[in-house]
Amino acid sequence: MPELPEVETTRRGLLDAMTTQRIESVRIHDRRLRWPIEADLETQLTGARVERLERRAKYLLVVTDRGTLIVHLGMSGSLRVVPDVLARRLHDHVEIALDSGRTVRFNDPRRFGSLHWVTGDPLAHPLLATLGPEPLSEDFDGAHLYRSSRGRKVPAKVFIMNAAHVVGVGNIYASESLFHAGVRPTKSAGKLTQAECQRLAAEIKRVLSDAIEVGGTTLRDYVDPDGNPGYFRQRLFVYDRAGKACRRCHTPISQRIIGQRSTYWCPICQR
DNA sequence: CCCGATTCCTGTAGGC
DNA sequence: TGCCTACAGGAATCGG
Repeated sequence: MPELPEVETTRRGLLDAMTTQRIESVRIHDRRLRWPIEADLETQLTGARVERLERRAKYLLVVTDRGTLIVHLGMSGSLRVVPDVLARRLHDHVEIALDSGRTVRFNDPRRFGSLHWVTGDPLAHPLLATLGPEPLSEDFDGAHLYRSSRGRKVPAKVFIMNAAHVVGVGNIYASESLFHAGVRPTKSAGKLTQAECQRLAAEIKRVLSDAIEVGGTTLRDYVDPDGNPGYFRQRLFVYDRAGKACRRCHTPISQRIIGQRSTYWCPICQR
């Protein structure tokens, strides 16, 4: 499931293949995504030169000399770099042929992903305009977490997964960060102490950074642009480990649905 | 404004 | 072995 580390890994994996490349042709095989692919995407993209790749939250931004392609991988989306001649695979939605002779393919079985084309400032797009701070930036810290959570009754886990407060933290990394911070996912956000907010912000940064370093988490089908899995799964302490011994205290890991999502925690290490 | 629930979709795991 | 159901989840959107 692409969260921030997987999107960042995808961005880094595409840098060499896409930067300075001219887009020779665009083939759209299936417009059905979270939102249908806009009718003029093919026309807009063809002939554009890629200047750089950026990331905002879980959005990948392909900045060209004509405009920006905004890519969201949803939960099953991937971008792969393949030789031009390689046969198309099931759920390949878009192929972008570069003048290097290689092709970037957007594949998304569950169609929760999206593609948008914008001219001008991509951050002004409605999907990006209201996003909260980047977790790895200085704008996000314990003080921010403490301030923004005052008066909030939602569980801490739901709070840190809300992109209005901090972006990029999905279901896996939310559970992991809360474990390392020693905070119960059910604890009301408004009741987090300053010390807890400090620890939580620090652990969110550390967990996301560590995950990026090893290429993200592959649970089922996530792969980077070269087809390689991420190795953070081996470093998960609670996610997907219900009933298994806590890696720190050996107590069985608990699981419950919180905020409509499976949530994992250690009943001892997390108060 | 805040918050909980619903919705989109397909592949896979588990039960019988 | 094969069928059926439940479940997974990012985030927009809706209803209270």
